[in-house]
Amino acid sequence: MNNKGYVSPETSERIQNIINDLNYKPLHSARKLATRKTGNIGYIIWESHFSEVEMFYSQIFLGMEYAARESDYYILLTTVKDDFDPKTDLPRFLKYNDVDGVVLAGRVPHSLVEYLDKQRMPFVLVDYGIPGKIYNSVLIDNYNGAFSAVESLIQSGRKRIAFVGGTFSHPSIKERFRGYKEGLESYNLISDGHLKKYTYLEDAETSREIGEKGVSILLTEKLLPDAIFCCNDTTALGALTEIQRKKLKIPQDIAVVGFDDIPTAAFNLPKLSTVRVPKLLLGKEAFKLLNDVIDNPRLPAQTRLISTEFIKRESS
Amino acid sequence: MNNKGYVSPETSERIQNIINDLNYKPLHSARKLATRKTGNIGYIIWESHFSEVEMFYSQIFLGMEYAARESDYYILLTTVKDDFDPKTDLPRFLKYNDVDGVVLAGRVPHSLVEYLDKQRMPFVLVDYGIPGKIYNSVLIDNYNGAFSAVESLIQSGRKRIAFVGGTFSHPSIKERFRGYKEGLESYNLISDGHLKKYTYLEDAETSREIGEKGVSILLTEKLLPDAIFCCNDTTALGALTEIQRKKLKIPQDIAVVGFDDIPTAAFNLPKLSTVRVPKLLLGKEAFKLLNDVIDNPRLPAQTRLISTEFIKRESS
DNA sequence: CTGAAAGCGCTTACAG
DNA sequence: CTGAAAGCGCTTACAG
Repeated sequence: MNNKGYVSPETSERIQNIINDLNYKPLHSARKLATRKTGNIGYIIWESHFSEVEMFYSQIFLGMEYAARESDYYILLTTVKDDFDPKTDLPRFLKYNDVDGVVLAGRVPHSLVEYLDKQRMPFVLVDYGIPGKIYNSVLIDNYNGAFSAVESLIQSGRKRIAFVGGTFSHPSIKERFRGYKEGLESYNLISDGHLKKYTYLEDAETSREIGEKGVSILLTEKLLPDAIFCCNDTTALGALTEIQRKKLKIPQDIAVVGFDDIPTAAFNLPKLSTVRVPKLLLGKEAFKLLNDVIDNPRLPAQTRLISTEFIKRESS
Repeated sequence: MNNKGYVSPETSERIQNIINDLNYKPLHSARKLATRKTGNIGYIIWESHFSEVEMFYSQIFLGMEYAARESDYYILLTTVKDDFDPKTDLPRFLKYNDVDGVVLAGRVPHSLVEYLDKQRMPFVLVDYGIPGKIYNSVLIDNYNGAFSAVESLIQSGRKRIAFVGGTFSHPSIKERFRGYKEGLESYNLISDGHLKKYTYLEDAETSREIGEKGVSILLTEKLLPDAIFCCNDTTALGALTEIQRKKLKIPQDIAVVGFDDIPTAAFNLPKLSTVRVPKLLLGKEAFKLLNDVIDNPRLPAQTRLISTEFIKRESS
């Protein structure tokens, strides 16, 4: 049954028939007890992320779940509090050793990551990294995504492209900013003081509010920006709202581009141009990488980069 | 350790100390093998529901997960295809008997429910029911929620209150419609032909599009409605968009009220008045009811009704 | 109240 | 290649 050892074809077939006739299913708990494996994988996200408007992290989960259907793993999804403390807030499946490995998606407490590392629990980070540390991770190609978004704006004639963003300490956001900046540079569209005038950065969690606030500040410039590249769709949606409130036309007066391609992007009025992040694929790759790590724990840490696609809609 | 049988206080304390000293954690797979329980609960939703813009069903999941933390259950989340067939598409945890019970949220394939019933697998339905069948379920008090929403509109002076809705075959939507209708009746605001003129019903899955379409049809009436009660927030957001597109003022010309209180409702422009459904509580109650059923499988099927709260915002 | 035996249903050496 | 034994770490009667 487990395709191990030497069995003659005849015996194999005989047994398979009996299995089918009896509709026999091995009992997982017995198998797990014998193999000392749990057959589970943990999926941990920050509580605020799961309660968010967007389905970003749920989609990553779904990608993992799809991949897990082919192997024999179950995914245990749990959230972790903002003020996580490994001493008291450890997810149950970690406390009771009920998982063979863990996927952490998005911003997660560093103390958790360190705990897993110390326990030698196999894990992979998705869409997050910790500065100065190299862990197994699946990342979005934020730099090229941002670069291509800015490039599209430039090619449609925009000259003064602004940037609005939150959680600037998040590595993904930093990379998007870098793509934005180098995109402008490579087209010589970044004069002295450009970044000072046309950039609104905050370190608070990204939100519509940040988009609204960012735009309202950018619109106090004498020379208004003619395009705004936002660090993600949520922020971009806030930006759109504020631009509309100020009676400016989108995209004629100001174009807006987001990042992520959350479902709302396509339903909004106007429809939001954005950089699509393949969320299901992120989940699938995370699952595959984690499996590789579980099978071979001494593998050196690796990073897999998932590329993005620019989606042009009404807002640009 | 399991608080069973007779143990002298001295022995109990001695053992507890040893447990603490050794940081002993029972191995779940061994326990499960011995007790013949899986320690897992399945959570099944329709694939389209999970990919939706709204977090409705994810929040119900989260409520269950919170409740599960106190007992020793893990929740296994999976989706089921639109054209589900029990012969080929059974979720793995059902196929391999890896759950002690199942929660099904929202609209689910009837063939799945029948399968579970036949297998005598304990299950509870959340926010769904099958006409003519009585199953264990946790339902939203849709009738009173709708009634109170309509009542609030009437009290703010609205006379011609319309209804826009999709998935009319869904029992929850039917109940919301009934609350709407009887609300109007009890204030004598429902003349002959009112429902014919001011009602737009479709049986397609609820969506922004249905809201937009419904409004565009309602606005062809000679006497425009002065309020629209939508079957849920998603539909209401579409309605808002279409009203704005027609250059009518919200709420001055037309008030709009939704149902559910999805996160977007509070962020939209204008902010959407709605009937709040306590999603976490739904999940928690579903978990509790399922536990009762697992402990006592011969319990007659029961329905637990969760009440709602009207939230007045800018759109009414 | 306490302690030891049997059994849950698998997998993994091991003897043949 | 095949078959039987031992063991995974619990729980549940059962003897005392």
